[in-house]
Formats: sequence, structure tokens, C-alpha cells
Amino acid sequence: MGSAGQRGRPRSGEADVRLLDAALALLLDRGYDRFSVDEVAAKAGVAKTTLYRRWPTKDHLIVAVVARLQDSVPVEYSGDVRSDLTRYLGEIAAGLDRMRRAGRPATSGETSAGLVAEVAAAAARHADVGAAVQAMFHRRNALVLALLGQARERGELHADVEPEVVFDQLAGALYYRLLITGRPLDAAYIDRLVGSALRGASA
Amino acid sequence: MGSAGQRGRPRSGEADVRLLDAALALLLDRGYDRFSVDEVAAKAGVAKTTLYRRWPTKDHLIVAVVARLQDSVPVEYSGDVRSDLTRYLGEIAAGLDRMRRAGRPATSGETSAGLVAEVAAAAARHADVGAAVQAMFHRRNALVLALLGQARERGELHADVEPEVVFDQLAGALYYRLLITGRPLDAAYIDRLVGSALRGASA
Amino acid sequence: MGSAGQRGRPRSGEADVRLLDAALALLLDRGYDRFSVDEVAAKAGVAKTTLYRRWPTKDHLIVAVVARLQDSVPVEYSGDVRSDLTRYLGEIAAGLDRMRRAGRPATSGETSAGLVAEVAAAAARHADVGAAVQAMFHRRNALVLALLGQARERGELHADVEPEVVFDQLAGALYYRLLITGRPLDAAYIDRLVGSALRGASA
Amino acid sequence: MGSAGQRGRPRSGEADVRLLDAALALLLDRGYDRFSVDEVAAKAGVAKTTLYRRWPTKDHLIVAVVARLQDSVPVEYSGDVRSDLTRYLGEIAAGLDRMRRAGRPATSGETSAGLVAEVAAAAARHADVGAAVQAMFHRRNALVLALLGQARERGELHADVEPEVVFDQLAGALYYRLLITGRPLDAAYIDRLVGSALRGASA
DNA sequence: TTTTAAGCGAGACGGTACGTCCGGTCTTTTA
DNA sequence: TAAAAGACCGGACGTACCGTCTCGCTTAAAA
Repeated sequence: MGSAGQRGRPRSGEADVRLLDAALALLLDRGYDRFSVDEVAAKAGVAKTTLYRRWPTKDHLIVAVVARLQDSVPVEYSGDVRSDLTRYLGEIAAGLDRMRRAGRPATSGETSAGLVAEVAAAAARHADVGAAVQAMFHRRNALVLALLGQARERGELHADVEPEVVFDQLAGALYYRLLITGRPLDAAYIDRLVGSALRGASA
Repeated sequence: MGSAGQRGRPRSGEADVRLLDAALALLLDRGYDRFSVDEVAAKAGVAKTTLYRRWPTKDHLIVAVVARLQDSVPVEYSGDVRSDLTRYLGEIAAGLDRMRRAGRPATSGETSAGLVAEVAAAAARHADVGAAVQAMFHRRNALVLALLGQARERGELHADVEPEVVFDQLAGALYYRLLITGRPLDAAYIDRLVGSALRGASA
Repeated sequence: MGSAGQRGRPRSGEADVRLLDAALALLLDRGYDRFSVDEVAAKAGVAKTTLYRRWPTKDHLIVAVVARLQDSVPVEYSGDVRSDLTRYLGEIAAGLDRMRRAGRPATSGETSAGLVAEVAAAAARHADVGAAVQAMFHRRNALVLALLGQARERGELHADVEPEVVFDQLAGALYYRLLITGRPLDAAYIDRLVGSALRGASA
Repeated sequence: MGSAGQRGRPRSGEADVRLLDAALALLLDRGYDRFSVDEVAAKAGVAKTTLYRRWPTKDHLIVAVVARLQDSVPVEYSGDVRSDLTRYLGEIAAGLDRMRRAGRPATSGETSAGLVAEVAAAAARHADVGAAVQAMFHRRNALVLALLGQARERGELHADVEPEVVFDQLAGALYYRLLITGRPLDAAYIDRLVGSALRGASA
């Protein structure tokens, strides 16, 4: 009753795991280019067809991998906007940092935004990948938008503060640094950033 | 005098122009992927060797093209920070918009950041391309940083405002929207953005 | 006694028919390549497993189909060797013609021997298919060999005529034309052929 | 003078040789199926593109290889039709024998016509391959047709003998045996065959 | 009536090869 | 020298198709 009834052989859950694991490993020590689908399949011990049944494109696969990388951001509220924002931006920066290292020799101090940029590019190439990427970021950001909204309602922020805009300014600055300027995303910068954003916002 | 003495056939200045033109045209109606070096050479009526003598890589070529797209931003100061910023961000948004359309059917209202992202990715792939990209943006931004600095000195902005951070917040928000969120960069948004940035900054 | 006794669900006779029909239809309008087992099953509305339970290989299936195509050659003796041979070779030629058209647009006057050759190739790939093919041809040819033998005994042919060799020459010429030369197998040719074969053979 | 003038880098003659050699070797010890284009290229130490520039298809390549296998049939006339025919058919049979062994373990006494059939099938799949195959056989057979024609003119054969038909009967018998019947092509059979063909033909 | 053996539908899976694409380099002839 | 032309190397991509496997379900004979 209710259940649709199983048709055909079910997809192998193990294949998913092995593929994503292999892909992640490969992505991290190769980077986007030099990442090859054939190699993922081989490393996972899975047929290429099985991979392509799940992700129709290298881009799709990589985005799935990245999503898994990013999807573990437990946030807790302390009630203090400044420290909450600082902590959250720190998490984002750390996440970007994990991606930043993909494909670069660990020793190289290079600030490479390659993977992030590639993901954005992939998002632009395929509409569905774009949707997935936006959803991924939306999930990540929803908490912070809520946090800003609550702070405003509590009177901790001016009434005319627009959470969305403020958030764009904060996150945007990080991405801009990473992708364009190439300057570091350290704690000091994050402090300055939060400070600047809250200067006019706090009541 | 002093000149090394020209040996052999001189480089054809015309080739440069034809190549860049062809590349631009192709880039605009194909986007980064589906843009092929062979095709550029063919369209320019120039040998591939000639192209590679000038730009050692597809990435290099494309960045050169993009630089030409972006490098015409004459800015004039009106003396009023708010309007100056608004105007300048408008210019940036317009430039991004030109790139945004690359390779997308004109009709599609899609907000595609493909080219921008690809350029960032290219910057991450080759150190020299990265330097060129940063220089390009640095040239664009220097004026605004100067503007903010002067406004601070004139007392129009608080003494503890950090121009660099404020600029990151402004430009970053635009790029974040474009690359990640995919939401529009219209005049209304720019107004809200400048408003938010100046709320706490103006004296 | 001896009989195993029927266990389990019996095979569906309908499936056989539907599969062979679908396969034949597909074979005729696609040819050997571009004939896909999946498509046969789909078209027959039958599971692939069901198909493979009957024919372990695409080759086996196709040979089964071809056998059905060829197995309807009722021959009657008139008593006159020349006319009997002519008639029989005409039947063979017609049968080959049916196969000849497989996968070719009806309009194309092309003399394509594709299917015949593919069957021969399949026969070479699998011993059992080879046996089946030989048996099929043996059935077809037995009658003619008998005919030649009787004519010899009746004195209509020289005593030293070897039916087997003569038959090879007749049938062989047809196949050689079809497979190698690509020239037409019309009635005129068959007459010349029989004439040539009987020149020295008839007493 | 008249020459078109060489443009661009000329094709590497060495590549041709290495590819054909590699392909032949592979074909002989694998047979048509299990013959892989990638492997040929690898074995020849040549890029796959280079191969595909010459032969657009596995079929084309294989036919080229087979043509080389068959194209060395120097025939000399002795003036005696019977012995000339016997010798020539012997050559054909030997050539077929070389192909017959392709892909079969040397030990196996199997009479496999695989490669011949595959070539015929390939000829049916692509019009241009078909033309090449016919040309190949035409070259081989022209000599014998001429021989038969001369013998007729010399009065060695009846005036109403049609060389073309006789030849079809002879060659056809060989191919029919090989492809369909699977019986051996030994010297004894060839003698019987020539005898049968000449019975009525010789004046 | 319950068990057991097998067939069936659906579709995922492993494996292999194909032919294509494209980036970048090399080898010619000609200017 | 540079330029034009085009072959070359290398490597990945995504597709196609074969034949096997794994489910859940159905059919009939056997216990």
C-alpha cells in the first residue's frame, strides 16, 4: 500500500559512495583539469556507464563532489551578531580554503581559486548544474540571513538594514578576494570585514 | 641606432588585430567552451602558428580579449562620493553584463557568469595569467580606491573607514551576485548596495 | 521414464514469436549493424533476459531469424535437369535478394550482400552458429544434389559428373557475384550459368 | 611545372607503414572482433588522429590491410589452360588460407572464413569500402579472365565459352566452400573443380 | 495448500571500443 | 625570420551496445 513497488534492479548505493570518494580524492590531488572521468571510474572499480548514469557530465560529477565538501556547516547562534558573523565567515573561508588547495602541491603557498571558479563556470555551462550550485549556496546562507533578520527584529541592528544586501557584502568580499584579488582570507581580514559591515548597521 | 637590427620577416601587426577581433567575435557567440583556437585562426585567416607565437595558450588569448573588453572605463569625479560610487559600480555591472552574454542566445534572460568564472579559472591555472588579471582589475579599481581615500581625507567619510575593505564589499557583492546567486545587477540593487555601504561610513 | 518432468513456469511461446518478428522487422530495415538487441526486446515488449534465455548471443538470434527467412523453399521436380536447376537457382537468388535489401533504403539499387556476409562471419565466430548455418544450407541443397544424382543415373548427365562439385560451381557463382563482385543476379545470368555448367555435363 | 606545390607538413609515410604493419599483426592474431583501433595506434606508436586521418573507420583500415595481404599475386602463363587455372586457383586458396587463420589459435584445425566474411560485410556497410574491395578483386581476376579469353581465341576453348561465367564458377566454388560449406580447399578439390569446369569447355 | 522451481519484466551493471574534439607542437614551402 | 598550411601527438570525452546480474512478481507442478 502506497509504496510504488520496486522496478528493475536498484541502483547500487555502494557505487555512489565509491565514485564520490574516488572523485573527491582525485579532485583534491589533481585539480579540475587533469581530473579525468575514466580515472574516477577506474579508481572506484566501477564501470564508466554506471558513473554516467548518475552524472551525465564531468561538470555534474564535480559539483556533486563539491557539494559534499561544503554541506557540513553546523551553525549555532550565540546571540551576538558580531561573533556569529565572524564565526560563520570563518567557516566559509575555511571551506573555500579546502577547495583552494585542490590540485596544488601542499607545499605551495599559492592562493588558488581554481576549483571555485571552475564550479562557477560549470554552473554557467549547464542550467541544471547552475540550479544545484545555487541551491547549495542557498542552503548554506539561509541560516545567516535568518540570523541577521532576527538581530534586526531584536533591535540589535537598524531597522533599515537589509539582511540580503549585508550578506552579499560579506560573502562577496570573501569571494572577490579569493577569485579576483587573490589576497588572503585570514582572521584579521574577516574581523575588519565584519567591523566595516556592522559599523553603520548596529543600533 | 642601438636598435638590434631587424632580422627576417617582421611580425604582421594586422595579424594581431584580426586575431583579437576574430577571438572576440567567437567568444561572444560561443562562450569559453565551444571556443576553439583552430576556429579563431581560421576565421582570422591566419595560421595557428602565428597565433601561438603571440599567446602561448588559449587562456592567454582569452584574457587578452577580455582585457580589451574591460579597459575602457573613463571615470570622472563629481566630488560626491555616493554618486561617484553609484556611477562606477554601474560601469562595472555594465562590463560584466557584456561578458555575461557571451555564448548565450540573446533572447535568454539567463544571468550567466560563464566568462567571468572562466577567466578566474584561467587565472588560477597559469601564474602569469593570474598576474595579468589582477593587474587588469587593479587598474580598474585604483581610481575608486583613490576616490574613497580622498573622501575620507576631506572628512566626507569616517576616519576609520578602510577604503580597501569597503571596496571589496561593493565590488564583491556584485561578483557574488553574478557568479553565485545569479540574481540581477540592476540599478535598484546598486543603489541599495551603495546605501548600505555608506550608512555607517559617511560622517 | 526418463522425462524430467516440467518444473517451474513454462516458457512463453508468445515471447518467441514476438521476438522473432521484432527481430526480423528490425533486421530488414536496419541491417546487421544498427540492429540492437535492446531494441528488439523493447519492440517485442519483452525483457532482455527472456531473449537471452533463448538465444545466447546477437549472432544466434540473427541466424535464427535468417533461417526462418530461408526455410520455405518447396521444390518440385519436372524431370528436366536444365529447367529444374534454373528454377532452383532462381529461388536461391530470390532468397538472397530478400536478405540483400536488409538495411538499405528501398530506392537504392545497391546490391548489398551485407546480411549474407554477416551471417557467414557469425558462423565463423561461434562454432554452434556455424553448425546451424551449415545445416540450414545443407537442407536447402540436399534436394538439388539428389536431383543431379538422379539425372546422372538416368543417363541425362555424364557418368563422371560429380554432383557436389557442379553444385558448388552453381551456387558458388551466385554467392561470389553477390558478395564479391556485386553484379546482379538476374534471370539472364542464371541461364548463362546453367548453360555453362551443363555444357560438358549433359550426355 | 604543373605540380600543385606542397602546402603544409606532408603526411608521414612512416606512419602509414607502421600503422599497416601493426594492424596486420593485430589482425592476424586477434581476428576482426577483438581487433581494436586504439591498440593499433598504440602498437604503431602513432596518435589515433593520425590513423583516423587515413582511414575513417575500422573497416577502412582493415580492408587496406587485407588488400596488402592479397596484392602480391604474380601470375605467369604456361600456355596450358588447365595447369594455369589450377595454379592460379591454388594461389587464391592459399591467400584465403592466410586470412582464414586470422584470430584462430594456430593449433586449431578450424576452417574459419571469418575475415573474408567480415571484409565482405564491411564492403556492404560502406559504399567506398565496397568499391575498394571490388577493385582489389578485379585486379586479381583480370589476369585470369584474359587468360581464358586468349585460350578461347587460340581455339583451346569452345567459341561460346564465356570467360566471365567460367571464372565465377571457379572462384565462386572456392568462396562458397570456404564461407558456407566450410569444407577444405585442398589441391584434390581444386583439380576436380578445374576438371569439371573444363569438361565441356575445352574444344 | 504450501513449497519450490523456473520464467518474466525492468533496469542497473561491467566492460570494451568507437569515433570525435581540441590543445599545442612540428615540419614543410613560400614570402 | 615570420607566415601559411596542415599533419602530428596526446589525452579525454561521452556514446553505444553487448551480455550479465539483481530485484520483485507470476505461473505451474510437486509435496
